[in-house]
Amino acid sequence: MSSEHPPFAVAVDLAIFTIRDGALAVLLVERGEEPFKGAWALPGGFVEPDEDAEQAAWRELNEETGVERFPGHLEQLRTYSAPDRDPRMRVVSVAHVALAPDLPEPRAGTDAADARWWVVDDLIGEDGEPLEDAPALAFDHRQILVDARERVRAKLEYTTLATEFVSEPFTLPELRRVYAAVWGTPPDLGNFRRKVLGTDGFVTPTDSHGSPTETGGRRALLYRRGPATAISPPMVRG
Amino acid sequence: MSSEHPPFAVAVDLAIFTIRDGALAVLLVERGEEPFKGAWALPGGFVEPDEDAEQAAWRELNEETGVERFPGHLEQLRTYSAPDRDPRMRVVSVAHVALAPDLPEPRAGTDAADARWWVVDDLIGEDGEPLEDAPALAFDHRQILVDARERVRAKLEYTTLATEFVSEPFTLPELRRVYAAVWGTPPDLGNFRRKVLGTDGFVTPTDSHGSPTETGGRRALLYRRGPATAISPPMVRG
DNA sequence: CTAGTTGTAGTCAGACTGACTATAACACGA
DNA sequence: TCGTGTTATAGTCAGTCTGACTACAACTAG
Repeated sequence: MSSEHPPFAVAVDLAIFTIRDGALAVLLVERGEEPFKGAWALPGGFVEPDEDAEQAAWRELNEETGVERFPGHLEQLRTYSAPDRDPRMRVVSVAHVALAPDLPEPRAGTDAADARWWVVDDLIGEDGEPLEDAPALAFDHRQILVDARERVRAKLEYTTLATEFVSEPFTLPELRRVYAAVWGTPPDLGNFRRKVLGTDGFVTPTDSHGSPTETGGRRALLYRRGPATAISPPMVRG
Repeated sequence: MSSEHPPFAVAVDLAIFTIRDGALAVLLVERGEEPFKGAWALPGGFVEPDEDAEQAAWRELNEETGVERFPGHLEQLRTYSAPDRDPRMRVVSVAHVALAPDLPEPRAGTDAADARWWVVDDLIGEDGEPLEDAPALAFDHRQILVDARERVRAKLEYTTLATEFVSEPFTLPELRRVYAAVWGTPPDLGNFRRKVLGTDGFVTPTDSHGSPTETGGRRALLYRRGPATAISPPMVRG
């Protein structure tokens, strides 16, 4: 057995989420090569000989988003390894989830024909099934996207990860809109404030207020991320 | 880039947990080959060309435990891919966690010198650091074991997974001992009953009672696993 | 200055929890 | 068979947290 190691290629795929126009959005690239040429896919690439999967993910993250240093959060999701998931050869993919505040329009990468943000709910339904009029995703990327969205939804419940979606400083209404976008329904206003402010180290107040909005109304206080990472007991989805 | 896919071997490693003598135990094998010959390691093996990682894990599970069909629960943990984790070659490992009711003493596998159950708390401390007098684990298996234990501890809080550690039918005190073993401290007796019985579908009662114990006392009612998988709100660790 | 909009503060009944106490059922030995 | 120690089961009670509200403050646009 020790001389028989079937050869694999190891890739990373990225579900990069951000909030755009009050909705959860994910970055997709249009494939410029076969297989699935012309189809939309999660950005990704192969792991190089001298790096681990996380390093490869960071590298792709900077390349695909076109930023100097990706400002958000990255974590491993799970590994997809069905023998036929890539028709060319045996590829296992270590999928990752990344979160970031509103990012610039991406540039098309080296081997991508195009790249843009998609509203997640326009791609996959509440049940995870593909939507009419939505493009079919390449490989098993629809499943990865479903799992990634569920990971983000769950983590908003019991961690302070939502603050990774907004740039500092931010207001509580902004933070609440993150929950609304990810969960599909906004948490109750008063109870949300009570929970966030009552959780030690979730946010730390500043002494200045946000800018006026188009619609008028009182200006909200600005906050920064606090040192806490867990919320207990969790904030529950409506 | 499309012609350059560095070759990898893909393996699965298994953290197989059970409860033995009131303590959380894990199955380790003594390596019969280099590297790390003579050291203890998590059981595992390479993924075959025609199977995915989960199938490989089930196959190894049956081989290593020596049972016909492994009776418990299996799930993916995460993937470990540091370039130098195996001195021979580039190997990424898709680690899995398995839970089962008390299993028989294992047999040594084909390439293992020996195999036995270890009490987890005799291998790694509460902080995850290795213990004095405990054998050093091969590869990065100490880290995998630390992560696997934390996964199991966390999942007992918000899922009904604890029932996978006992064979049906079981009593509530038996189930409570699972929590005591995994968490290190038993949940409060009355509150534990209230939570388990108050969660719809956690357990379903039978009409018979357990056998008398060595120490006497009232005989407990027997239960079976219910259809529920989640506990909400979660049961919190003391 | 007024109306509409948005942020902040507080209230209150109900659910859940942690820490208990009391009682029922059983095994064993005298 | 009668206690006695042991274990399972049932119930209590104050404190905390939650969901669903109402009231009020601060701001902008006209």
